[in-house]
Amino acid sequence: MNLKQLSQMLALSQTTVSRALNGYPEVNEDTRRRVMDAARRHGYRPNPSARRLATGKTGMIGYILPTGNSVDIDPHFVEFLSGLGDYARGHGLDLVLSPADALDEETTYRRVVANKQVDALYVSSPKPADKRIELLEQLGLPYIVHGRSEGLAFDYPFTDIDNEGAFHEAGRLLVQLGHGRIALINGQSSETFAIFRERGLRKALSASGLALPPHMIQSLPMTEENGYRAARTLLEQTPRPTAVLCSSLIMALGAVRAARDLNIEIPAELSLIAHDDVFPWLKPENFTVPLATTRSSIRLAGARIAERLAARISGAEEGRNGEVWPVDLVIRGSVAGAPSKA
Amino acid sequence: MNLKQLSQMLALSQTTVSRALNGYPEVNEDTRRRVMDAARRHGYRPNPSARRLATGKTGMIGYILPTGNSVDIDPHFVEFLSGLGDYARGHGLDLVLSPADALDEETTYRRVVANKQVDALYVSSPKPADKRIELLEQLGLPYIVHGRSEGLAFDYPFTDIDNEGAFHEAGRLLVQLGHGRIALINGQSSETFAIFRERGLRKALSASGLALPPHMIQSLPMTEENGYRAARTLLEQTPRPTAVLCSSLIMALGAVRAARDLNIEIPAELSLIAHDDVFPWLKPENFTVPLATTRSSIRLAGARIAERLAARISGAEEGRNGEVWPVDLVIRGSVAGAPSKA
DNA sequence: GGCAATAATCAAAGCGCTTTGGGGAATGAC
DNA sequence: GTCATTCCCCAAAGCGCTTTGATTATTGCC
Repeated sequence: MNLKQLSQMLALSQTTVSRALNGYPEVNEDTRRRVMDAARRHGYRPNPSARRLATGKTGMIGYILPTGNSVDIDPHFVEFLSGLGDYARGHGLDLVLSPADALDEETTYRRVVANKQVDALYVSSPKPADKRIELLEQLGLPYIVHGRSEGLAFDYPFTDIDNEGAFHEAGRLLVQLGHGRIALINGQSSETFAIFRERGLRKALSASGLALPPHMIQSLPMTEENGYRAARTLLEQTPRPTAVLCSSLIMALGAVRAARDLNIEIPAELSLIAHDDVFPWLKPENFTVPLATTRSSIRLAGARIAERLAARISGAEEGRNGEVWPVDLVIRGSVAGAPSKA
Repeated sequence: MNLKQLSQMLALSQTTVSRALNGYPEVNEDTRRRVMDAARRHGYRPNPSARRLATGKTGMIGYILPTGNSVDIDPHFVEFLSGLGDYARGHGLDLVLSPADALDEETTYRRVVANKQVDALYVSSPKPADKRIELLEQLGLPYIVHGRSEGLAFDYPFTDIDNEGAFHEAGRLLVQLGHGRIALINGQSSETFAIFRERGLRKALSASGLALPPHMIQSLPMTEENGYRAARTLLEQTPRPTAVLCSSLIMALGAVRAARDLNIEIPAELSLIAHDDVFPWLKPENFTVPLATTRSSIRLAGARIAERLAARISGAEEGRNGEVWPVDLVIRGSVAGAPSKA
């Protein structure tokens, strides 16, 4: 059943039927009802490919997925997707993932935009002066950045969490508890979120006259194994840190394992706070020693970004406004006062 | 630059240009070269929306994503996606995720097919007599199932791993090592893979006259917390199991934690084998006691399924053939002989 | 009653491609 | 020299929608 058939059936022109269904004002309300009714009864659904060709609108939001043999998709992505998908479902949007060569995402961005394959895109894991944002700005497609970039000469729309504030708070707490040597197990320093977290911690420390020297920082891809390695590297120093901030729960798993291997007790000899993106399958309260965290649901962020994308598509949102969400600091058993200098 | 402009520029008809670019035989080779050349020079790219309307082909493969407030996307999905995306990229395919109400996926399946939104779909986490497979079969869209269903009255194309064989092997090993009480921490029993694993273990045990009674089985969603709970439930029995098979690495994290809480030593008092889907961010060899596993890369499965979908779209693959991949049994420090009856 | 404004409808022209059904020129067969 | 092929190429008809530009009734106003 297509528009032509439906309009013939109603003895109306395609124009009128189309307008009736799409809520245009220049159609009689009686007629509209009649049309809507017939459409429902015959299960008419406008062909999206045709509509797409005619309007250029796709009803899809896009994400450029970096791939490659040695490229790993962040497990956070799944949680983000849960939120995004949940919102998208309620608003008739689909999500298209366009795989790109991780070493040349630009080509894919250009293709997706040139082909009008989506109505809007979102960008994740932004780097400083992120080229993708520049590109999208120039190409003029609606987009939202999940996270922030730095060093761009223009503003851009983003939703981010207060990474700096989170680690500032966490660091300040540790300082207050008397910790003097606080280390950081961070994600890769090419990621803006990692830069912000380091900055937050550094500020908290310097506010009390403490430093965050390079040998107190480890920046690595966020795997359990790297968490372990980083923790060993940090904890095998003399004197070793008495507290560690960790950028992910998965790395924290490794850090805890390292502490155990080195017979360092948490929290008596080492305080540990990690950032928690809130996974359903791994919860900080269930660590052997319940893990204190800076917490922010990445799922909610996904839903929010879907919402903003939808708003931009419909024209309800414009401009280059960023929003920064506060992060909860959740104290649990893994933090304690600094050990006395035995 | 569209087809019309390009053909005018070449003083050829749209027909000929279109055919030249799409490799049809009824065009002079000289002409074809001339066309291809001009197309490249002017960066001509056929508009996919138009092509789609004309041909019905979308260049996309689809996945119906169950969503909902309390629905969690499996973290395995990300790894699967890595493989799928990597293949898809190389073959000009995009992936569209259509979010569906987890309680009514059928509507979304029907919509996606009726609207011809994708050229093929894949189905994951099949349940026994899975309705989705029936539906796709009836709707006639190319598809591949990742995993298997049981109790359908017809054959269907799938790619699965030998879950039964894997847990059969693992179980047999434990029996050979003298274990008499072997327990199972499984995924939800509504999932076919969980049924197959249980079956494999059961067969291995009954081959030696051993049983797998209900109180030796826990079937839960695969989270760390559930792994912990399941292990506690199992290990607090008297007499308790001397070996546990576990359906996921994430659950195994919880199982190890439970054993530690209960002061049960691995492998001296408890042998543990888990299934490993091969995550980059959590490796069994890095467990405090290196974890023996049944191993199969879910990423490779993703790539394979993309390959089969592409083959079905192009017509290179037909029929209802399933394929079952063998699973590696990797022995590590978490298994040992059964403890002597002290 | 005449004229302009308003409401409701329609025919037709896109959107940019693929594909059908020919058709003219060159080639080969007899 | 004629007829059937083969080779290339073209005009035009879709695909199924939206949107432009008119066109016909209807209403309001003086």
